[in-house]
Amino acid sequence: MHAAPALSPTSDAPGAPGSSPDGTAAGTAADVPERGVVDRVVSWYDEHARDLPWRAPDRTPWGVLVSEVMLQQTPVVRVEPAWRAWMGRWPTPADLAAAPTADVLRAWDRLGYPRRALRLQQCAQVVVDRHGGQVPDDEAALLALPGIGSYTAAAVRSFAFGRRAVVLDTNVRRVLARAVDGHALPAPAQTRAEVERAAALVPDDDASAARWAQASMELGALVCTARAPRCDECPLVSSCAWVAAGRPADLHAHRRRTQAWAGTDRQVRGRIMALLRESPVHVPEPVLDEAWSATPQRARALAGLLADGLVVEHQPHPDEPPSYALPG
DNA sequence: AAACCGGGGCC
DNA sequence: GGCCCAGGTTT
Repeated sequence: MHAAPALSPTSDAPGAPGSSPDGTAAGTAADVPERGVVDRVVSWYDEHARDLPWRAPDRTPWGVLVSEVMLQQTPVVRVEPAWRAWMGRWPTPADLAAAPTADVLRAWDRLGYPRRALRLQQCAQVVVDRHGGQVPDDEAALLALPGIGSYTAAAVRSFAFGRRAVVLDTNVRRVLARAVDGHALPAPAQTRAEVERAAALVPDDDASAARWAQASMELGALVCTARAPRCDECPLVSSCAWVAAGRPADLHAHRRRTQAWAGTDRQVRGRIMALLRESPVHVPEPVLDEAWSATPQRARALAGLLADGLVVEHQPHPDEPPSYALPG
């Protein structure tokens, strides 16, 4: 079908694992094809890593976990100030676990997908109750936490504990799709084969694996971007299969469908949540009705929020309309 | 496998 | 106005 990929895991002979950090820091060109993909990307990262607070030396595993949950579908630029405020207010799992849920949802503000905030607090409670207040470092225990899936579990293991993990997010998927497969973008759904291919590229030792995880994600975020990749700044350009093929268009373009937004239940939920976040007191139903004019959709959205535990209902008197508020 | 779940910024 | 963003959970 296709020619041998320009890059392959076997071209990445780990060489001397503990060799890099001392001497020459890749003086000029990071793009030396003779070096493995991993080495080139890690060297690039050493010079171009962003200075993000959840990467600071004084970071905690809990801080890393909080950042990863916030970063699920929310861009870094919007997460950074929210993370600083959040960690200043609730530095430990015990702090968050003890907070009123309404405060947590207000602090989440407009990061989106507020169920994440709810699950993050539940996660804090589980960490306190079942792990002595310490974030666990093994895969199964992390995956068992609310709101933590395969990506976030791997990211926490790698970024917080420096352990080997297959960290495969949208950035890494795109980097590998281009550099190895020669595709403009990865397939819409992650496949098992894709995970195994990514796993084969991860260095064997913990420290190198953790650096590769950080570096490959950063390359995807800063250089190998979805929209306008900066191939002239890429340490892999000389061996990139996608560049070699002339940067062909996306194979799956016809299958991608962007989520509708205007007029959806999600927009109505967002308006209701915004209204309740801003109200210090319970909101009577007639006031809540201002969030959306179409009654059936408004009712459906509210029912969903109640079912999710993001909103609670109060009805002091049976002959009066109920009122609504954030929980706790 | 597909649907559902926010919100903002950039092209 | 379309597209993208350090995904997870549910059906």
